[in-house]
Amino acid sequence: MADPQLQIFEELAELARTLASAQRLMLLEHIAQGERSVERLAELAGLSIANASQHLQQLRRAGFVETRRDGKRVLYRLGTGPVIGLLSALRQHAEHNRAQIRELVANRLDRPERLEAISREELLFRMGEGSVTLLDVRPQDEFASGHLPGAINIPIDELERRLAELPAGAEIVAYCRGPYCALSFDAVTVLRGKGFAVRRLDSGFPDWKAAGLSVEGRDPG
Amino acid sequence: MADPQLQIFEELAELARTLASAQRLMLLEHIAQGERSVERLAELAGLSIANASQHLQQLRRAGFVETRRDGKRVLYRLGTGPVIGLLSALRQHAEHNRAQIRELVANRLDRPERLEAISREELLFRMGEGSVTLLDVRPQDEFASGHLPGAINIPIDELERRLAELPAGAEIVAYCRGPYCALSFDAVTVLRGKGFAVRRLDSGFPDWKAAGLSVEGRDPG
DNA sequence: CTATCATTCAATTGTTTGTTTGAATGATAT
DNA sequence: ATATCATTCAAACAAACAATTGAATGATAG
Repeated sequence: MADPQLQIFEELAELARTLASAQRLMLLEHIAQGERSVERLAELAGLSIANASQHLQQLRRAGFVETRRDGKRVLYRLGTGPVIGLLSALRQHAEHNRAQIRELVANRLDRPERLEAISREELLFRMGEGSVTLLDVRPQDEFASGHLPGAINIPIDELERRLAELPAGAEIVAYCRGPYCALSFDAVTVLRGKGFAVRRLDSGFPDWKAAGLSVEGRDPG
Repeated sequence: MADPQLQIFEELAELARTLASAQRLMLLEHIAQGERSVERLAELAGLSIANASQHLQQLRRAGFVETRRDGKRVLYRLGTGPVIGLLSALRQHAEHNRAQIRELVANRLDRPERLEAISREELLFRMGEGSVTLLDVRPQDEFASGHLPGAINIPIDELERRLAELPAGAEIVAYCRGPYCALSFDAVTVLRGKGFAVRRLDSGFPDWKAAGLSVEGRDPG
């Protein structure tokens, strides 16, 4: 229980400290969607470029992200370690302990509850049966850089205009970036209103990829 | 991607910030062993009582620990959420990214590698076969407050004097508090030197309990 | 009901962290 | 080469945090 023990805890504390910033967590979530440049990430997170750069470097020092150069730009992608697992453990703890968070998620989508999310396991089973249409409601570029096999892409803001592309009979499963991403909630609301049988996936594309399941698309990460 | 999203990340960041202190992580690890009073925890972590108290209250606010009163003292125990899972995800990430930590663990025990740790799964299988003797090398009081079923307790500092209590033929599996606790490493060294067939469990009592496996002892947590 | 003990609270000080600004890299394209 | 662009670095200030001290709770024992 002496000194080296303390050093180990210092290391772990440093990792935790890197996650102890809403801005960095937000950057991580965006990076989890696929490779992004500093400029793009700064814009997505609403930070100045210099500030975003410094946050990103902290994330890199802690091993949460890695970089590669592509011409003038530096692209950030997720690290190879169990980053998503760690974030998901954090979220699980938050869900467990804080009714607050559950309320935020539920209230801001003005909806009774959690809209009957479907698990990855159930989705895989249904996909095996061929009884499901997968709908990716993220923006086109995110879809292009990687998506679930067989999914069709209709960005959420085009959904109402493009209902014709959806098979009327089949059950639809909508997904987006992750459990706290609102897009798939919105998709369910829209489609329910139009009479579709639709549910949302309880996790997002990054979780799917992290679980080692097959993906389609040109993501170089 | 607007404002409520940011609130959620603020919540998660606050949780991470609570873990971003070696002292608090150390307190958590001690609490993971079973209920402890503030005074005891302060002593174990080498902190002043007032300081320990403040750290403990932060841990409680974040839901990592809970308290109950027992006469004059306030006892702290782990929260009901996935605390151990979160800590273990942190450690996994640290293991993955930082050769530093691996070296600390390996070097301070002046030993070649990780001494062929056995997993919980394999241990359960061997226990089913009845081909293994479980050895708990933690101090007596920790053993009394909870231990693996069928384990015998010989605290590490009494081990050399009490070798007679160990069956000479059987394979021994030693365990202690967790993957970064040195006791079981030391036990393996001692026993190997005496010709015993011994390995260490790759995780500790708290992980065993958290995995929902049965335990013996009087821990009220 | 008073004394005692464990724990918590409140106020202070020194250190660390986040953000901004402006300049310095490092790579490409003319 | 030189200009241009994306990213990083460096310095500086404000905000948040940890540890210490001494006083205030809240419970038990006499």
